[in-house]
Amino acid sequence: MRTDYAAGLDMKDLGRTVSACGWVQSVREHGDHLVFIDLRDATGTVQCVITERMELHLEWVLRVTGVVRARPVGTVNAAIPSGEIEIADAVVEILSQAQPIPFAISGHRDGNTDELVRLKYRFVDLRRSRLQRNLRARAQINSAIRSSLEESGFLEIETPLLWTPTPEGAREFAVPSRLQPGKFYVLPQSPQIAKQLLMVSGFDRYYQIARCMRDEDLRSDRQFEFTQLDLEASFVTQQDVRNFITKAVANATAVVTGETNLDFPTITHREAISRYGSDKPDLRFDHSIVELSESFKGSGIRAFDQPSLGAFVAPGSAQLTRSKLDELVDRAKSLGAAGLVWMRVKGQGETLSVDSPIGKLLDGGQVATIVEATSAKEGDVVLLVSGEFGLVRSVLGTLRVELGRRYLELSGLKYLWVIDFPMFEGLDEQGNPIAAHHPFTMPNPDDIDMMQSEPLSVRAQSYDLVLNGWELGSGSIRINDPTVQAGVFTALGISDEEAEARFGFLLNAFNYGAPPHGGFAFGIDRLAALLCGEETIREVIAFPKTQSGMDMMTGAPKAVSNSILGSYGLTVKVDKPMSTGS
RNA sequence: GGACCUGUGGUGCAGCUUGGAGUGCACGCCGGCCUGUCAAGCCGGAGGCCGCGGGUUCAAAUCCCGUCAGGUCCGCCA
Repeated sequence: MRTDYAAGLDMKDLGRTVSACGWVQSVREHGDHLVFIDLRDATGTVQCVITERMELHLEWVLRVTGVVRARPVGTVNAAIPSGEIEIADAVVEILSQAQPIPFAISGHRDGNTDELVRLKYRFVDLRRSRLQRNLRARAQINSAIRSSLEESGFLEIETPLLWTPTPEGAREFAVPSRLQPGKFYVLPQSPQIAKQLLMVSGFDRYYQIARCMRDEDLRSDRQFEFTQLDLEASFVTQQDVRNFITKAVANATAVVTGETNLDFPTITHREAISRYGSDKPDLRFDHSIVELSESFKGSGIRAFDQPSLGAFVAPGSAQLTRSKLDELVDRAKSLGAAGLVWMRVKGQGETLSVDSPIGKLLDGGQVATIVEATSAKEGDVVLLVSGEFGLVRSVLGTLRVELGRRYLELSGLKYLWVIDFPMFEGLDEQGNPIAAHHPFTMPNPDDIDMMQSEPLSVRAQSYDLVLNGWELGSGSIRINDPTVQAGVFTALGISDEEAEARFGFLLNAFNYGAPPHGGFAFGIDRLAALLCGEETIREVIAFPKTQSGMDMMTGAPKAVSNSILGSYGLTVKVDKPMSTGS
């Protein structure tokens, strides 16, 4: 049917009779005997010239046959690969007609349509070059990851989608059982436990590009279902695991962006919080936070004499007018800070001074201390927040990212490994520590003694991969020693009976010869979105759902008939009738 | 569960602050003209429950209340 793709035709094909198939992207009629058609297929477009006018409309599907000839001098279109040639004396076969499409998919009108309409007609939306490019890039990412891991001896193994409830962590989607009415499978939040079992089975390098499901509220970077690169290996150190992932991610990045000189620096969790106020710092810009509390102990300045005093130079200082600074103070308060002090640096050396609401309270030495510590230059605005260390860092970290993304020209890809996460991230209502990763994460051997006495100081052998301030994924070395596992469960306040009920099948497996192992999982949707320069993962997913979890194209979720419910032994009871939209 | 932004012919927008005939712009659609365009051009035309419901008013796209939908965020996402 087709001899060539549109974008593949060029001067080498002169004189050939070719057939191209695709959609009508543009019709330009110059009377009955000269009509130009831009025919679009999966690769691009080619101009076809017909000399007998016929009925043709946008998005009709055609097979066009004709002779490739060079375009007349002065009519070459340098913007497309086939722009030097055209299919002349074209014979057009109409393969399918189309109603007028609901929104423009090419030209200058492309790309601004309400997402509601785009999602309803997603099959049309996906014809747009941007989404075509994104989904092709995504496929290349998967392919690059597969070849990289297989080169290192990893084996792709599928794990069940119909899994068992593990009552902890993300809310799970339940699937009713017909053969066991009243009982449920759940869809996996991740193949975490399955892959650990595969390690016990001796498949010492496993990976899977795995679909995962979490019934939590959606965001621009979160859908119910998402795709992870899931990986686990035995007899490895965490450095080994990070090397595997680094290689796979570097490979995927190179394929999509052509970028081959990527750095994957490592920073400890403690340092990330201290310097950037975030466990997933955006390193496309510096503006790091410095700690000044030592310098102002006993200074008498109440706002500064606090457990922590953090300061950094505001990105976009030059654009921060007085009213914008006032807004920043409000923003800091809404983030939980008691207040925010700003100071604009005036002069330098001998003439150094600052313009600030608290300027009168500071002597020259104190001003110099702040300016020197933050490396502020004349005209810079230094932002300071005081209070408890954690709050100071979260407020300044948020402001740092918000200002940086708003005022700085950010470009490039900045990967970062964040290591040495704490084992626990605080205490629950009963005073038990809350696991920061999952309860199978191996503590740092140097810290195991503190498990009972000082659990919040225990570091885990876990690590996150961060790209441009987005958490791509995380991993850890797992516990394979039942004694250590028991200690962690005790610290978490999980009784033997409870552990048995939740994870019994895994703990049991560990009694039959469990190798030391560790792994990682990261979000392919997020990686693809970042590599494609997209703000949301919906732009790299063929059929995404809206924030309320609806599929605008199919109408899902929908009610099902009583006979279907009956076969599962279910009845439906709802307070609110299902929304029908408007 | 909460906060904020948005909803106007098929699409994108303006109009809303300060109520006065659905008035305008661009694109698409339909018809006509047109032999080198590529966002073709020119002429003409059709197309509207101003998301939905209620309220205020002589009068509501505009003001008020509620509601639905889309988006962004908080909570949530071991």
